[in-house]
Amino acid sequence: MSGTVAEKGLEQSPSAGKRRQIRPKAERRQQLIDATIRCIAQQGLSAITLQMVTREAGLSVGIANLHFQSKDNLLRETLRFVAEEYHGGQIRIMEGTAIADLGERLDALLDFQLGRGVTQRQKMSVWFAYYGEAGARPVYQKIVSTVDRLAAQKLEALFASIIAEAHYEGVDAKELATGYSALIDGLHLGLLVTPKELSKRRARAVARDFLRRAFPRHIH
Amino acid sequence: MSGTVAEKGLEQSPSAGKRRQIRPKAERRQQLIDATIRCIAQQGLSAITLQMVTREAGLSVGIANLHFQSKDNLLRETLRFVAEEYHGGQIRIMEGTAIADLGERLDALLDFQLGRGVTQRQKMSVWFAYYGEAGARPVYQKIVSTVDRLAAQKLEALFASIIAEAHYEGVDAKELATGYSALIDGLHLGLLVTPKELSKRRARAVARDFLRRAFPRHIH
DNA sequence: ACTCAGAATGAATGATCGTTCATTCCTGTG
DNA sequence: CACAGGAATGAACGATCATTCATTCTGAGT
Repeated sequence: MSGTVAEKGLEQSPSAGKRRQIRPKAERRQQLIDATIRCIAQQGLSAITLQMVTREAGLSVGIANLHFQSKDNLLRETLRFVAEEYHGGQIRIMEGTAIADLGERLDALLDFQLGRGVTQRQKMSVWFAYYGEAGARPVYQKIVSTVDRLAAQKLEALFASIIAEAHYEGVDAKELATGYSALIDGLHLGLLVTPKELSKRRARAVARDFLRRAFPRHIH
Repeated sequence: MSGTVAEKGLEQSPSAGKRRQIRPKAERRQQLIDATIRCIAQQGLSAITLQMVTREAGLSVGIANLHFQSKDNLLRETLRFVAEEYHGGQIRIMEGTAIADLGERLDALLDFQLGRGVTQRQKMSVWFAYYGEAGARPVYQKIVSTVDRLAAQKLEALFASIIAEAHYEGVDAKELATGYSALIDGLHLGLLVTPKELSKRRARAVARDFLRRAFPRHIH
């Protein structure tokens, strides 16, 4: 629900805390997923080990297999969590009625996609770590494309509404949505791989320009 | 020079070929790099093994360390090769004088970036496999950003020429170049992860639309 | 206060990996 | 033809990993 993922405050009291604690299954699962995310960002998906993850979570090695059956499954569930966090956030903005004005809603979407929450190195590292393996692991493709498809549909619908509202001509909602999604992905990649060349500020300006060229009467 | 990478024809005669052959160092290195690319595409960067790579190359295990000192170094050199193949191809088109008309040169660039050579699953898998690890491995970042910077400059210069030629107004070459590069990267990602949702044909159309909106008098 | 289901632990296991190096085998040179 | 330099091999080694499971410990229910 909250979705901060990073630090839950006191994962374990700093020094001592040797005492064994029993907690509900769901909480332990989330604890392990959060630790996995941090480890992937710091060490990479190819270097990750269960010893690493469980130590990061302040738990013993065996617990990973207890709650996730296997390392593979832990990685799958972690991807599922990250994918739903990102795409869920987008969808909530797009289908929410909190923001009536369509131009403002578009702005809110852009702010989310290139805002502080998403563009953390930690999050982007995880995201692309899985993309990198997607070519060799159909399971990852499936997990991502499931949520991805829904977000793409919502975006296309939003664009279609905007086009209808202002009678834009010569623009196709579907094609534009594909382009915008690809642009955002590419900007994330740039922020991750060449942060010196591409600042977050400029990434936002670039995305904004794309939208302005498409919808000049909505984005100023 | 040629750059097909995939199959060098007879890596080894199909069945037999037990006979030991001595070949120049440079040839063996390339043979191992090619095998590495194929293995990454098929199994992923996190699952790659020296035993896998050397078997794929039809050689013995020890040879990898003989020519590359370590597995890590082999992976680094492979990334360097792939990066220079891709970015080198772009740069050759952009700074070549073979195509005088700037609009046609832009078309040639797009054809290269989304054409058969680059959008093979094999190539894109390798590309994003390394991107995925870039967050955790500064070495990869450095290798990519070195060649990437040069390509970005050439693209910006090409855009600037086009803008000057046709007196486009209200467009910034640098910002546009950043956007176009990100768009291409994002389209590659889409082709890799959700090939069912995004065909190569449509990817080309989307990229073409971007350029047309920016340079309507050059792209038809 | 007592009990016990089951959550949590971590030493042990077997498999696999990267790396080494003594040995074998080409091939160009004299 | 004989030889030497060095390219290529692959068995062996030590390190590390995922997974198992006998054991310990916790805390809610009575």
